[in-house]
Amino acid sequence: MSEEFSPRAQRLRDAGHKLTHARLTVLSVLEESGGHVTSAEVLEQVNERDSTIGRASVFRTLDLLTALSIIRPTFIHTSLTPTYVLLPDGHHHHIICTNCNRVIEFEECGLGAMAAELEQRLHVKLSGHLLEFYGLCDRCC
Amino acid sequence: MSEEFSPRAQRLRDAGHKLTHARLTVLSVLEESGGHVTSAEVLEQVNERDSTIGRASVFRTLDLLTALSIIRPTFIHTSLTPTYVLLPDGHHHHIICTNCNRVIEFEECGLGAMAAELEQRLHVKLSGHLLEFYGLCDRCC
DNA sequence: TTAGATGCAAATAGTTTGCATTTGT
DNA sequence: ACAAATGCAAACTATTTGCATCTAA
Repeated sequence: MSEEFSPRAQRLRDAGHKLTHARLTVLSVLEESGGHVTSAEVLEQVNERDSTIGRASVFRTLDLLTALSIIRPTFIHTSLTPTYVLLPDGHHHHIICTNCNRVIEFEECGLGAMAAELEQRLHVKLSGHLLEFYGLCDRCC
Repeated sequence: MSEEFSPRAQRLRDAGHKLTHARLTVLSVLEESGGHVTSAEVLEQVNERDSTIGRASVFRTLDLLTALSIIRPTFIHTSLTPTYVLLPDGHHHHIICTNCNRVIEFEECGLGAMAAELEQRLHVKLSGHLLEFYGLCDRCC
């Protein structure tokens, strides 16, 4: 019988990768994190759930998920480490406060039409996007 | 008499920072690079122009320019290093080919209206944005 | 069964720091 | 004049790699 796997896990398998314990653990950490996580945070959470999972596998999984466009590394303010965001439907949008670094998520971006226009005009095939606005949040205005 | 400095250099000074040789060199490398450069590329170019400028100053300048929103670290495929883009008019848009990593720039994004709507609805004050599309370029389709 | 994935530890980047010295204003 | 910024080199931290072993399909 087919087991219960998250849709993202299915995508992993559909792409021809094995659903290993290490990968499923990293994925569930990301899914339960609800937002922007650094590799250090992922490492810590993974280690908390199963300390036998090695660092290298976590990084390999992050790279794999990135290659499959399941997550996307993003830079928020500090250098040295990207934060990873899940790309729920192949896209992601947020506002980053340039003063306090708070991240404000928002829904719909109306970029579908723009994507369609670009695909036609530039002969490309788009599969996802990231939209970041920078400015001051309500608390910092 | 006031010397000739680029508008971005002015912004640096206006923010209370000294216009040192190291900073001006990094800035002009970025301005002449016309796009996405990694720290390694900046280091190399800077070293080519003046090998007495130290690595540390280059990194310190990249951090400073980022803090002032003059450049923005962005992620293009590889881990370990962000690429820096100038934020010409407070915004930047491009398409990144997920296969060959080519970067395709495009103009107008029609986000002005969206920004206005978000400002009103979320009580924020936006000053810039970054829009990245991911997909296959014409050569890789 | 077996290609693919893993964990480990060592190697490799990439970036930052401390401090004496120099420089922009 | 003097706070701010620099260059150097050493210290750090984050990520990657090689390889023998293990495991999902």
